[in-house]
Amino acid sequence: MGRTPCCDKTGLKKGPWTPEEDLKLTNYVQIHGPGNWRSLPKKAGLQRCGKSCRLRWTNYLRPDIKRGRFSFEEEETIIQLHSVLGNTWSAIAARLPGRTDNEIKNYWNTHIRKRLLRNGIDPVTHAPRLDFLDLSSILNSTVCGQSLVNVSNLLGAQALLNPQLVRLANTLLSLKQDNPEILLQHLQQNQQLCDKSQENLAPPLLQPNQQLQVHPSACSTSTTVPCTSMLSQMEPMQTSGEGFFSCSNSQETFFSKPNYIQCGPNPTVPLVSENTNYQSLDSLRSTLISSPTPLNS
DNA sequence: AACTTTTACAACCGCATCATT
DNA sequence: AAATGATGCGGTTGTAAAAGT
Repeated sequence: MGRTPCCDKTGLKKGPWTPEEDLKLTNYVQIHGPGNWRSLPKKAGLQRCGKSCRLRWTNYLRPDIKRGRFSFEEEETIIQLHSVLGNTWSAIAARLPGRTDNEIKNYWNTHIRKRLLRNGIDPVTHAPRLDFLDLSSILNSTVCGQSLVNVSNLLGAQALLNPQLVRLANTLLSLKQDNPEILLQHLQQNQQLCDKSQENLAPPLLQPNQQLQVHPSACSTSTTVPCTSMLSQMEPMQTSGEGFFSCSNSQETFFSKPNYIQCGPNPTVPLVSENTNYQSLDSLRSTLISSPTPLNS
């Protein structure tokens, strides 16, 4: 049987739109509205596929489109929404007024994705990459086999939960590459941090896909954000407001995700409780998808 | 200045889903 | 219920501009 093509492509123009074509499309849509894209090109006097017209209108010509660079807040929002919604760009775009799914998708692929990878974050899972954190062999070889610190402890389970340790790991990696002597000094200085982390040892690591439950009362003075948000602060850019997944004192549902980091007064102690109500990630995801209310409305 | 490589983004393509007949 | 058409979505490609050599 097969589907009929969306339009007869013979004689139709492809490629970049000219200002004249934009004008024709804009004029037509402003007068008649954007309905029936298949018949629109003929009526508007365009040698284009209806699909191409729709895309041009929704991604470029629509009057409510915000142009220009993404703000830091928008970028953080995209990262946080992506950690929940994945590559559902339209759902993400629905929460960023003036931005299109195509624009967000492009920005993700060209900017955000690369930045996350640079910071050792897997852009798909939003979790720290194991190859980034497993620096044990690298560092041990760098300090000529000396066992100044137990690097395995430093980069083990706590590293996933302790922002200080992740930051330290990042610094050490840079020093290892640029100045091994200072690295040695740095390792000695941070011995205390490693020891302290041992004392504040976190509960057993969450297994992949395991639910993490966050106690509301514990959130009164802190914020739960994806680790990607925290890591992005390593970049020489200004940080801004609180994360999207802020906790509050109310009895709202709370949720988190494996490998998320607790940023609070005592970041080495995760806020995990066993008897708290929580919302599964899937449930949250479906809620977000079904209610496209802009975040900043 | 010329050439090559990288980056950014607009546009295209095929598939999925929804609506209509 | 099935067939067909219209639209939406995400992945991918093409290409102009910028950066590097």
